[in-house]
Amino acid sequence: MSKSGEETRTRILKACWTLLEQGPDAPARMSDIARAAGVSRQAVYLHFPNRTELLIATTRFVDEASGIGERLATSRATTGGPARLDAYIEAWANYIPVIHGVGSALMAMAANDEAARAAWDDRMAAMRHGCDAAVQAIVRDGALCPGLDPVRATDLVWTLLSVRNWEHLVIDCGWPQGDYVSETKRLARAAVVADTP
Amino acid sequence: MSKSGEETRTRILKACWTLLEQGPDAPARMSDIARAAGVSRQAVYLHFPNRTELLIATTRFVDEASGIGERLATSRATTGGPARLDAYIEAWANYIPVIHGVGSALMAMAANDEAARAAWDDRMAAMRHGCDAAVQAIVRDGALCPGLDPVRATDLVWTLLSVRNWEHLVIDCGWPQGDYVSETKRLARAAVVADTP
DNA sequence: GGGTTACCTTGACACCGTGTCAAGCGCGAA
DNA sequence: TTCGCGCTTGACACGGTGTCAAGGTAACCC
Repeated sequence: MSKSGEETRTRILKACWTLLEQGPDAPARMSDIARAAGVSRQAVYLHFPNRTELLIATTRFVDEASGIGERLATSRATTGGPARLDAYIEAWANYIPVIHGVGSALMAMAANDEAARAAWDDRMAAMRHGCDAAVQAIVRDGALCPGLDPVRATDLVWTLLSVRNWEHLVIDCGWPQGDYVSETKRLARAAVVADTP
Repeated sequence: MSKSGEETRTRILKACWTLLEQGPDAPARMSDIARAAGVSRQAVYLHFPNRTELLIATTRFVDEASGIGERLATSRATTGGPARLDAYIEAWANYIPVIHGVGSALMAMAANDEAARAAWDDRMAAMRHGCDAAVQAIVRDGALCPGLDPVRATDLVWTLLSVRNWEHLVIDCGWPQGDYVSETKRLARAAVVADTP
């Protein structure tokens, strides 16, 4: 339990995180990450078996550092279907910018790397679970859009809340984060909540 | 204008296309493409300067082979805002499966390759232009969702119609293509067309 | 103080995929 | 016959990942 060992590990994780947050133009090769952490390239391999595992560990590190757990807990406490959907969107959508750096690096690796794909799919499955819970709350309220299968509804909300869509609207289209959040709420309601005339 | 030269070129393009359609599990390195075309790896470099340009040329080849031009022309002929939006979605959404193989390979390269990014952005800009035309038709009908900026409306439709969303719903969620098309139409209308009570 | 141990560094190397280069082959046309 | 074009063959450089072996250093323990 050498203090220095853990210290180095978290230095690497922080370096990786901040480097990936610079966006895709800042190179984040193993040597770049090592240099940013003030450590030799091989030291990185002493703590993480490969780049994929380093990225996965970084996502966990980010999760912990930014308290995603509490954010989602708040949304789970909300009662009433549509309100709960809003709360979930609020929590998730405001978390996207935080993980976006690591996330997009992981998604890029997922194309060629099985482990990266599995790790990302796992996170997205967890996010889908939250969508499903919100949809179930709507179903209990009898507020689900008529003619819509709950599974389909979850698929829709899950898709709307994808990181890619956030990238598209906030980065490519330049939307302010707040606008993204409110429009996504509106769209999600329009997609799955029955009209209340 | 040696006949054999052009023949080899199109053999390479077809091989590239069919290989990329196999999905991301089928490897499509330059050597794989060459082998699939029954040609040496270097022959590929005699026709295309690098992998990026080969992929770009392949997208053009696919465009031509599948008549995307006519499909979109049909949608442009449709009159009436919402109907035109539907027609455009119909045309584009049914084109996505055709270019998806090459498209996703190009998107993967776009992360590291400037030329690939430019080529893909160009195609997406063209697609956005179609979205904009549909939104303008809706504006002319006075049917735009109140409180919605036309640019924002275009952004929304553009995002809904992204290849990533198609992948998400059709590939990841397993939706039949027809369901994807009809749900996307419904969602797009809900997003930008005013309620008509 | 001497020895052990954990952690890190240095420098070398293999592998893979892309892209380049040079030499040569086969075949049709002049 | 002799070009010349399109292609093949085989070699190589380069960049990035991951591996290996040897060595250094500081803390800790007797």
